[in-house]
Amino acid sequence: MAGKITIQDIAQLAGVSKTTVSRVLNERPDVNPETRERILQIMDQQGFFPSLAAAGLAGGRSRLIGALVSVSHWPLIPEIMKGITEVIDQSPYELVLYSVNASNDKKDFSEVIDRILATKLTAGILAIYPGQSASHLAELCREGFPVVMFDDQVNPPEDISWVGADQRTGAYEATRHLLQQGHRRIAHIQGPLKYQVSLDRYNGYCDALTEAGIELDPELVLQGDFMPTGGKECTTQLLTALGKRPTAIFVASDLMAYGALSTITECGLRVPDDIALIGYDDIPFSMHAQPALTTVRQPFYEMGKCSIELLLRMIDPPETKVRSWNHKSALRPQSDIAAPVLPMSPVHIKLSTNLVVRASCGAIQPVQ
Amino acid sequence: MAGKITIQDIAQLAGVSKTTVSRVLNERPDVNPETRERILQIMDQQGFFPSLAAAGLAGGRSRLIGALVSVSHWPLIPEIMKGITEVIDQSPYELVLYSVNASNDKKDFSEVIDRILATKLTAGILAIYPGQSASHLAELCREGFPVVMFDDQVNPPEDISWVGADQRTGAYEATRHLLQQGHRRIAHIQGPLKYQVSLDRYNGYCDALTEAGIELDPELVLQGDFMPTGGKECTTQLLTALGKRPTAIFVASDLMAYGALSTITECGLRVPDDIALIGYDDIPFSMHAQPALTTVRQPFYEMGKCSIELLLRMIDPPETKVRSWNHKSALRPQSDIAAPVLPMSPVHIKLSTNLVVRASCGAIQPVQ
DNA sequence: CTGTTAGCGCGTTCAT
DNA sequence: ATGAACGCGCTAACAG
Repeated sequence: MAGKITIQDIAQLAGVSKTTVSRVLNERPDVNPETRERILQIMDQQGFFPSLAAAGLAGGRSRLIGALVSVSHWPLIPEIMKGITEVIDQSPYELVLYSVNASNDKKDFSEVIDRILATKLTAGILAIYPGQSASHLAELCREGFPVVMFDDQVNPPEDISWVGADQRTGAYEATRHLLQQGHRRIAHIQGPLKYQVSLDRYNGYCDALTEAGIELDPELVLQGDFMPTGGKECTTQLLTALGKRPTAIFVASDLMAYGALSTITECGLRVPDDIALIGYDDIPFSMHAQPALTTVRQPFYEMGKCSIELLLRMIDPPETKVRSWNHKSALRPQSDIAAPVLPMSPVHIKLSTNLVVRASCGAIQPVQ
Repeated sequence: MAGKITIQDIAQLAGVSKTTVSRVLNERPDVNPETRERILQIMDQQGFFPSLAAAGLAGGRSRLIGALVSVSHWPLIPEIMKGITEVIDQSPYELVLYSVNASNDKKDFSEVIDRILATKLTAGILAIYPGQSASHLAELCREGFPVVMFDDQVNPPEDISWVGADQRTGAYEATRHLLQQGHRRIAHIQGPLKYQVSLDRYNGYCDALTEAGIELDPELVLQGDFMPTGGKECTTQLLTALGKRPTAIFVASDLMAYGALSTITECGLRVPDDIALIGYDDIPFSMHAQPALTTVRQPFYEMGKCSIELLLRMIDPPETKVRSWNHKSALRPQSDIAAPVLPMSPVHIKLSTNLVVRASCGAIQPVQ
């Protein structure tokens, strides 16, 4: 409810100097317990919160985390955000949202990144599906700026931390499931090949085929765009291929699977009876599709949580927790180019996906 | 690319004082055009951006906008955000995202609001579906703090600005459409009655019925929770009601409509042949449902855009644009309680919805 | 038109 | 264990 009380005010009410108040604010151990209590009480009795802006300025750090999201991935964002905000809520940090237009994929992202850096607003960056900008981010990373990629770029700069999901295994399991249902002609609709995930999923598909001793039929592999429209187009192509229609399709995204579903239905065919379908992502809606979509679940919520936790750890290394203040001083004393403080070597976390079997793959009778 | 250059640096390179640099930064008219050009050039040649934190601190204002979103509305958020971020991108402001757990509906929201206020981090608040916290927000508003509600609370505090959609008309049109298809027994699955939108939509439904001279059958109106599960439950109830099954259902949210759809299908009935269905919202997925869902489109993107534009205008009144700097000074000179600067009377904007006719209502043959 | 002088609210040295 | 003084990067008064 309160408005704009400052450290100063608290200091007066408590009959101490602002320095002392500042100390309890920063949880310094060297404050008289009684004084601390008194100050603490006055603080929340007055509803006092320190100004993030001023604290950041003075302390040379910031309590803001920048989250970069490209609009083209919006359908996946809610779940991710849920994980992220949950962690942020428990921390002293706030989230600044930077949205990037997918249009000029490369340029836009970098531009925003530069701006973020230059305004020195945020203490770190969480880049959600940065795509082509990965290399730009890696550079930052090398300069010691905390960055975590939410993605699956397995080959790019190894010196950047990321959290992703095990795409290849996920795709493998999906395909194998289809194989186990007796399917032999299994098509695959890929995502754009410029994304590593598309490759990974394709490889998983191949793995399963190989394992089953089935030769890859190039005609059954089409490249889509991760969007419903692409799914429709590829499916149409698949269905009109004379004579040798697939009996199952492993689609590299739920969104494309929706497109496939409608195309199949419009052609008078039925899922899963005529064609079995498995998607990828398990976005919230997929369980409500008709028929419910079997899909590979990416643990978005967990990934979000994990990535932000990692970033927070990079920014505030846990440091042995005990009497650490004495050494904390000197924040880049007078060096011109910031001395890389990078306290952790890059961390790569790959969470596992798992197959969610529903009606669209034919393994389940539409019960319940 | 650059790192941490300051106004100071620019000033030196340009051979002027920081004050002058600051002036061009703030687009003051009183700077020598040549000097301005030179400085401008040096600035972006050095990739300089002023520190938001410092600028905010010094100027007594902030370049951050707080966006409050409750997690229970995530499915609708992406579209809204798209509109919001697009506007933000074109402005000197950044977006701080505050996520609120829906659990303690009331308490959580207010808590966050207080914190936002206290940290003085943001220049204004955009509250997306604040629900029960509306009154708390109104209070802020009265104190002169810029607030805009993204919502449809028609009855609550009139002194708070909001942008919403014309729910009643939307519902009316949907119901009328069903009526025009010849349906007489039209059920309605409502949202929770604690929300104004639920009432509005219900009223629209009644309007259409009344207009058609049909008496309202209370048994055909059920209260859901806006979620798929609620849709399923209500639909089940509707279908098992002996003897007098409705031939059409107007569902107050797409999410609930998905639940209805699956329940109907599971009962061996078909949409739209046995039961016609119309949803509400037109969330991105609805066009890909099977059958494609007829629904009332809420212009989320436009509403997002509109609401943030309104907020920005409240924060920076357009002021006649010409030579306004002279008077801009004195930001609450020495008053203790901030003198309400509130430059605009509350604005209420209601955008219109529109019926998107697809397959689920039976008006269109599954062509294309 | 431009430079000079003060702070904004806080963290962080030094002292004590 | 505590206080005084200085500065973070910038804007805002005041003089020239």
